[in-house]
Amino acid sequence: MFAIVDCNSFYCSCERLFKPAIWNKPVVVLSNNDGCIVSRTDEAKKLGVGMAAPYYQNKELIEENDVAVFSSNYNLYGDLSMRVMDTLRYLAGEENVEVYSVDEAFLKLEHIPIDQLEPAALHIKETVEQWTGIKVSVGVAPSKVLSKVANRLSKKSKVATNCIMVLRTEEEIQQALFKTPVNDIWGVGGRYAYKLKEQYGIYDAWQLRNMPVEWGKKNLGGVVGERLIKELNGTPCIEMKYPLENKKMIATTRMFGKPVTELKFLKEAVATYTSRAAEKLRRQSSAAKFIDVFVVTNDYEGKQYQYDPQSKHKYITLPYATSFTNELLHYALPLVDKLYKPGSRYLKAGVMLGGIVPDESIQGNLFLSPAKNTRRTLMEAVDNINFSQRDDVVKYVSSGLTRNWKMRQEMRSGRYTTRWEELFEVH
DNA sequence: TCTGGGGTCCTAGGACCC
DNA sequence: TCTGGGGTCCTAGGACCC
Repeated sequence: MFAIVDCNSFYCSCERLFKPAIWNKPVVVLSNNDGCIVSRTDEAKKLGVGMAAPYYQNKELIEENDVAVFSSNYNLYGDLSMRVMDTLRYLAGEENVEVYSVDEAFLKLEHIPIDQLEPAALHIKETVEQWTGIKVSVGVAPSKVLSKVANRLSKKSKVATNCIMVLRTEEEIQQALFKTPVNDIWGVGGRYAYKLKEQYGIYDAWQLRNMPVEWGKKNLGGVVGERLIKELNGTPCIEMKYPLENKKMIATTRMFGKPVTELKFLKEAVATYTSRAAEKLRRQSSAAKFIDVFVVTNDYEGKQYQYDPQSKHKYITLPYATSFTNELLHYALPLVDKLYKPGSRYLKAGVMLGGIVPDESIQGNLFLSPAKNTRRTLMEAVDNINFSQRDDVVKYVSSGLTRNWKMRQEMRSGRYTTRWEELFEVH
């Protein structure tokens, strides 16, 4: 059996943890650059605040109803996420936990007798809540897709279910699938949902479950559709994934606080993102052979203002894989010159690293030049300093010093658990 | 008159997730 | 004036090899 443990309104719950004044008030958390609403409490949902809705479109509703608003505070969320995951690993055993996202984990519950699943789920839920202060929902079923179905339904009626749902019998599964529209199935996005309804008249998970596997293979993206239908039938096809694998692509991209028009600032931003991506690369002991730099513009010369972003990419394949920031910058920055057009308004830029391989220069190495060995030590020192400060206090000058293109974060709360000077105080 | 088959590697693009 | 960021997996098709 699989369980999915999912934190309720995770970012909002993190904010509430340190602020009793908003325990019973609606709360929302915004995406980077204060653009969209990415987390809402039940009270905020009830008011009609949509998921991923632009903030400025909901501002009135939010102000009228005294909703607490926060910019995202990844230092805080990341740290609390680690505490939740550590608790789950303690409870289920490290080898039975797959961290699926910042606020979700799959658990493999093999050793637990069927009639003990419910108490086990309750124990997990109560322990996490007691140890971390974060509320969670638990869905348990014979496959990952079905556990997601159970989890979603448990959240829909929190009082009746106590945020726990276990699907064991055929009847329980059937009832749950009846109540699940296709667009709420894990693995069915907007495109497939539209296709299922319009083209095939399939509206709920029960109908989809009863389609032949071959049909799924033909119409829902090959083996992806095949697996989906099998999973809905209770045959697990999506196995647990363990975090040994390295990332195959590393990206750092950001919107600007306000549109950028000067080449100098565009380059600063790309240098900053390259440094950040290089840091992620080194953290998994990899090197990259491929750099893709892209920019997003919103130009409307002569026309009326229109939100119509256009993206342009330039990429380069390096002569050899590297994880040194200065080498990556050396190849990345000229791409900005190629992309830049005077007069354009740049909204966003990004850097993607690909062709990722294990980093062979990681050990001091007799066959590397002395300069390279020194640089390795330098990178390590920089990474250590920046990590200990949870900020890039040591950086390349090409990243800029003032950085007035940086994203907006006007309503960020304190980094209570990761910064000494922002430690939460009780008076 | 007749012109193979099997394989790898790479990239672009489409779909999805939170 | 204002709409996030960071990923994954899969397929098709082209280049190239013997």
